[in-house]
Amino acid sequence: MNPWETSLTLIDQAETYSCVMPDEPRWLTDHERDAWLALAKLMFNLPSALDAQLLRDNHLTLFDYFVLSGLSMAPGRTMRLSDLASHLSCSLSRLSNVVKRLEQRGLLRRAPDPESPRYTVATLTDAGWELVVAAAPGHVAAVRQYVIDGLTASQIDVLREVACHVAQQISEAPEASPRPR
Amino acid sequence: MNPWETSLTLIDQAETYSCVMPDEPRWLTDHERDAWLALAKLMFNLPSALDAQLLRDNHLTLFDYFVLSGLSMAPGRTMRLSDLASHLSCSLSRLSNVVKRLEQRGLLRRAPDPESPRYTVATLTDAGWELVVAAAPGHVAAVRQYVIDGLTASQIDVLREVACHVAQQISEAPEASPRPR
DNA sequence: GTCAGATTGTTCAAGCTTGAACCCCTGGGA
DNA sequence: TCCCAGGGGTTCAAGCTTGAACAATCTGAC
Repeated sequence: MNPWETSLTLIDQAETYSCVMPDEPRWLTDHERDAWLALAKLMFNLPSALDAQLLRDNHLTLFDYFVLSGLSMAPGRTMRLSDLASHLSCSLSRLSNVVKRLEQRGLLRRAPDPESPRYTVATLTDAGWELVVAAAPGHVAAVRQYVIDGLTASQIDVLREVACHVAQQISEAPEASPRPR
Repeated sequence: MNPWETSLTLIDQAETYSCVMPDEPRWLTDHERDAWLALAKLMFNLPSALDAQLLRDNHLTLFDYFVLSGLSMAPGRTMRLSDLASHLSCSLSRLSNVVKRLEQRGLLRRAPDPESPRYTVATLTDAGWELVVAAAPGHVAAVRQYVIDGLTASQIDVLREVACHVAQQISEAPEASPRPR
C-alpha cells in the first residue's frame, strides 16, 4: 500500500532483537512514521519530477537552473564561486564541474575576481539570462502543480516552518566524519 | 540570507520580459515562495545527511537501506524485483544495479520466481537481515534528529498531509516525455 | 496456432557527484 | 624575509543513475 512503509516498520521485528542494540532506541510512533514515510517519498520523487520538466523543456537540470538563477539575481549578474557554493549549500567541487559545463554551453563566463585574484567569479551571459527567463514560467508552473496548488494558506505556512526546522537541524549537526571502510 | 532564494525571485525581473512568454504565468506569492525555497533546501540536503549517517555507520546508502528494509518486511523476506521497484517508486534499471551490488556483498540472493519463471525474486540473507537490524537504530535516530524531534503533533500531521499531496500530484502527472535535443 | 505487443529484467554507455589530491594565492607569525 | 597554515578552485578516479537497447517471457486478438 504505502510504498515507503519499507523504511522503518522493520522496527516491530527489530525490537525482538534488543539484545544486539546498545541502548533501546526511541522508535517512531505510527503517527511519526506515516509523516516520515510520506516525506521520504517526496524527497525521492520531487527532484526527479522537477528535473524532468526542466530537462524536457529547457535542457537544464534543477541544479543548473539554481546556479543560473542565483547569478541572474546577483549585482552585475556576477558572483564568486565560493559565495555561490555556500548560497546553494553545495560542495565547491560540484559547483566547479557544473560551472565548467555551463561555460562550455556559453551560458556564463568565468574570470579571476578583479578585486582579489585568488577568487574566481562567474558572470551570466546574455544567452544565460535569456535561458533563465525562458525557463522560469515552466518551472514555476511545475512547482505550483506538484507542491503549491491545492494546499491551504495554513498548510503552506506549516510546510515552511517544518522545512526551515529540518534545514536548521541539518546545518547544526556535527559534520559527518566519514569512517574508513 | 536564504540560500535558496535563488530559485524564483528571478521572477520579479522576468516579469519585465513578458513579451517572450506565451501566457502570463502565475508567479508565486512571497508566502508561497518562502515555503517552496525552504522545501527545496530540505529536498537537496536531507538525503545527503541521511546518506552520510548510514554510509559512515553501516556502509549503506539510504536507497540500499530501503531495499534491504523492504525485503526484511516481506513474507519470507522475499519479493519480486518488479514489485519492489514499484514499492520504492524507482526504475527497474536502478533497482537491478543496486540488487546486483547487494548480492555481491552477500546481503541478498536473486533467483527465478518458482511460480513464474519470467519474474526474479530477491531474498534477504541472514547477513542482510542482521545488517538491517544493526543499522535501524542509528537511522531512526538520524530521522528523529533531523526531522521529527522538535515538531509538534499538529506540525507532524500537516507534514504528512502535505507530503502525501505532493506524492499524489507527482504520480498523477502525465508521464514526462523527453523531447529530443 | 501465430504474431504483435506488453512486461520483466539485464546491460551498456554517457553523464553526474563525491572525495581526495593537488596547486595557487594570501596572511600571519618567527 | 621566510615559512607555513588555511582558503579557493580544479582535476581525477571511483561510484551511482539514467535511458536506450536488448533478450526472454507472457497475453491477447485474429
